[in-house]
Amino acid sequence: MQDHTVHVQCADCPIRHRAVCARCESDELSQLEQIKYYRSFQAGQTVIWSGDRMEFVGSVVTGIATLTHTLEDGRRQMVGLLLPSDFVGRPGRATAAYDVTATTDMVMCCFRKKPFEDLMASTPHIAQRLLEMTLDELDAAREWMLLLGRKTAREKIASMITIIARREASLQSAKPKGMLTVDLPLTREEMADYLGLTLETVSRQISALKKDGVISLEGNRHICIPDLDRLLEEAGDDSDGGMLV
Amino acid sequence: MQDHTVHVQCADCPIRHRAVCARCESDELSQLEQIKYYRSFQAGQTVIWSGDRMEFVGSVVTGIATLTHTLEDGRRQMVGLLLPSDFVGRPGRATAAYDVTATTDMVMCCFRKKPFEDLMASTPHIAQRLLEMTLDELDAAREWMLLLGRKTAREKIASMITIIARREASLQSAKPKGMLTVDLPLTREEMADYLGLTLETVSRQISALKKDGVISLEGNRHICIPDLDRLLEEAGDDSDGGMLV
DNA sequence: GACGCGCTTTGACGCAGATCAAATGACAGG
DNA sequence: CCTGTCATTTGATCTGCGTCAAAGCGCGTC
Repeated sequence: MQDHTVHVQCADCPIRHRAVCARCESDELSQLEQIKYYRSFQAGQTVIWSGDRMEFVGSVVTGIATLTHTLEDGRRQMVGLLLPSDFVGRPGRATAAYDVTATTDMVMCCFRKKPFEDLMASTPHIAQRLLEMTLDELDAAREWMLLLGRKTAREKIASMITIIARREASLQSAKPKGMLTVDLPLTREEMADYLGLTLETVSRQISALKKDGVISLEGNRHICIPDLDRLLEEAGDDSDGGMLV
Repeated sequence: MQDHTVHVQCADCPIRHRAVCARCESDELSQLEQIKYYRSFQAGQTVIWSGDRMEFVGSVVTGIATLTHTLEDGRRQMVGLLLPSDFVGRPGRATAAYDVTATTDMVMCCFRKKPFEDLMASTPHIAQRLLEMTLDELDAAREWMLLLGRKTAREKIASMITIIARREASLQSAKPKGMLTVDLPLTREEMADYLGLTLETVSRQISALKKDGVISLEGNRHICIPDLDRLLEEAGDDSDGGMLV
């Protein structure tokens, strides 16, 4: 399979995003154009509840959404963080398997499911592109399993910061000037649900990393990284530095 | 996309398995036949080390294999359990991302990667079938994230038993007669790596479930389940009973 | 400026599960 | 039958993180 991970300007989407219609000069794109539409969500709004009928698939254009599992007794685990260009929904499944929630104001580019599936059946590139994206997500999920199962609270925090930094960087075409900074798009509680911790532990570990000079804070959500290698060390990953998404 | 999850007799593979060549009457199959070959592994043997070049993709025919991440300091997390019919490898990637190890004697049905990728590029059904299988794996990985992040040791053990029971059941065409039994194909240490626990905790929780009458043991590896609902309750899942793989 | 509200930090304490250590079984080989 | 090896169980103790509780802080509204 060829690499279609090119960032394309998908018609009038406000930003460049890695869309399912990567072969933008081909016929598929015009067909996708015909069945697509946009939806906006406010911060905190639920896009779909687990178990609901899924009438569409789509991708995030701007803003951030999360996928979460919730147990009856209220324990929550975030199982996915959707940044711009990420795909939502599953062709071939009728109902949603997780809650999807906008954590910031968000715009999605949607396709009604049935026509999308029809189009997918007739145009090979779309399935191939989706396969590629799904395999990336699977890798990310497996890396996250290592974090959840084996890392300490401090390592979890450090890992989260590097992963979000990497993903934010990959969305920006321009190289950042000056010190590396990261915007955490999540509350402490959401980070806790992401990392399998409590919000108190998240807060304590962030404070500890700050005290030890690994990071510094500007306000509550903005993090500065004076020494990336130091942070990577704290994350406890093995050598590669994490080439995965 | 149509559902190709039919179990097919893939040529001379010794068992029925859900293969990439689900449309067995079509032309693809004969092409797949031409590039396929078999490999056998002994229990404990490593199939691929993380970072190695991947020369093939394939699927498990008999036996069981595991995918694991290992940190420098020796902490290990299993990120996948491969039962017969499960696919191994990633089209479009040169090197393995995890260690793949046979935990029992195992036979794999392999395809050299390059010809497989070529075939995939020219025959849409294969990519569509792989997409379906990958989405199932992604769902399973996300369910596992909930387990790793939020479940107690006892719930983890109960969940593991139900998940392995379900997967073993799906491989058998015949309905089991009499009491539900499960073969655990893993040592206590492997279970611990799967569940993000230590082997001592695994042993203690299995003993506790036995003492409480939730399960009973025949030898070390064989588990009897007198009351499946009771076990499901202990697993702490929400209602659905887990339709996912 | 005072108030309320949501988010975050910090402190004190308890416990689930990790760690360290030893005993028990299950087998295969001599 | 003895012995070494490896998997498993069980016990004793320690500790990282969860739990409960109380401030602190930013921010919009009255």
